[in-house]
Amino acid sequence: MKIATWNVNSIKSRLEHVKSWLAAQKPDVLLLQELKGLDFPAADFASLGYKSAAVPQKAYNGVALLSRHGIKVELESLPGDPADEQARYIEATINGLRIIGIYAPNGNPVDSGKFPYKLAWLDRLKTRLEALRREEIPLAIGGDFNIIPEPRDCYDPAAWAGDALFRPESRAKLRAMLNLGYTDAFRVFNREPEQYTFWDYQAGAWPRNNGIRIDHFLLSPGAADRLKSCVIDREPRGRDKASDHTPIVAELSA
DNA sequence: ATGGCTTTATGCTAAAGA
Repeated sequence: MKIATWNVNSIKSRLEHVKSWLAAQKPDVLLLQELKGLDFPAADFASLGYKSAAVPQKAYNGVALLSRHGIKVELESLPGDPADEQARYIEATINGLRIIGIYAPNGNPVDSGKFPYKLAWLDRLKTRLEALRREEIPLAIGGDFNIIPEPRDCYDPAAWAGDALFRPESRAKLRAMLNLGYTDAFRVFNREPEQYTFWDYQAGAWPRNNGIRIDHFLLSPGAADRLKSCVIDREPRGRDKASDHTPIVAELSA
């Protein structure tokens, strides 16, 4: 089972990129983030053999899930705050595997309300992952976590020191989730530095490889036991009119 | 670098992203 995640930075602007990538890579499941609009092109994906479930929002955020297999949607929002209306979470069961797609808050600037919102959102996510662990539900969660786990995941740690993506508080939230027993799928196979999933549009970040690793797959023990590979596919980032993020692809046996 | 691009919006400048 091949599952992928990709922050597309507007599904409207990136539709042809996503369609050609699906046709070439043929994942079983693709998680999408930053749809950035209410219109979701479900018919385009259906014509390629993909069912879909979308949680869109006007102008900002928005997540979706595409699958070649049947989708049973479990949740369309992250539990824990009924007042939170931002579209950042989708949870479904596909082929007997629980799959969650997330677009975690950015959190900048850190002296605004956005940073405490980010930390509270990550606490709610940890609570959800804790409950699923307790039930021993095999789970893969993927998406844009907006967290740089370690210095080796960042081209210039000093420059990012005070940023919400690299602040100790944010990194501690990710570690707390890993400490529940989840595995960072990418680091099972690749311990090298300069393994990035995002490059800014500005200042020639892509040609200079000034990137950060902020898109992740975490696997429960049951799912991690099935992990065969996990790679970052840099190809889409090099295209004309690319998203600033590129996909990660994980393969699970059976 | 003082955010240098990119995207959305009952738009034509502002807000958000990372």
